[in-house]
Amino acid sequence: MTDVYKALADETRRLLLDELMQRDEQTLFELCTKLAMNHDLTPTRQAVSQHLGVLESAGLVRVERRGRYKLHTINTAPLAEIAERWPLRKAQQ
Amino acid sequence: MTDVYKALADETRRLLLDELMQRDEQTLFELCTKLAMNHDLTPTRQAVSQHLGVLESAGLVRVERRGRYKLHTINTAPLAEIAERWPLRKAQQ
DNA sequence: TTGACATGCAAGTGTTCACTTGCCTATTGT
DNA sequence: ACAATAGGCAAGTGAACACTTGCATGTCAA
Repeated sequence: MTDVYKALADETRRLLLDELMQRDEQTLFELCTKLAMNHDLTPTRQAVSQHLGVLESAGLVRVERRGRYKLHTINTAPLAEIAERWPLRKAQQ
Repeated sequence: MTDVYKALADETRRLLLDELMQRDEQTLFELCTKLAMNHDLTPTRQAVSQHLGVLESAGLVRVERRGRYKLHTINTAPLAEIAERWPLRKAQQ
């Protein structure tokens, strides 16, 4: 169980969430490709897999196995905790 | 310049933000005391000072020097970026 | 003015973390 | 069946990070 805050601490993981916002149900390989194409990042497949594991452990990504494919879907619900914990105050605007 | 996400990654820093939500313009020593009282944490003064430095660098804490006191105030505005970057989708609710 | 108080700076240490490497398992198509 | 594809496991490495220690600076009150 990773907490949401630690999951967001890494830029690569944030970019993975960005890509999943664009389209749900993407495989590990698709996400690796998009990191390279859209962000000039070329971590190994294992590194990306570990990042997705952290995101899943934090509840930010849901996984569904379909044959030999593992499809990843974003779940932004846990992020609500952040806005609720430190709400915006009018005086600061 | 620390990014907001890294600033939130540490539990002690999150608790400091919690304490600053309760009351603005607190000194380093006040915050040290509250970490001990409310959360059973006893890091050194320097450790807490460094954490406050990270929060300030991320724009989450504003500082005002008043004589020998340094008063810390929370600024939750940077957190809005998170909710905007990965908005909640109806289908997930 | 001098001692107490509030904070700052900087080097050193141990742990956490991202990443790689190497090998293994499972599924699919021909 | 078997080669190709998609993914998994686990140990090892280097860097980033939280934290401490020791000393220095600046402010205030008696």
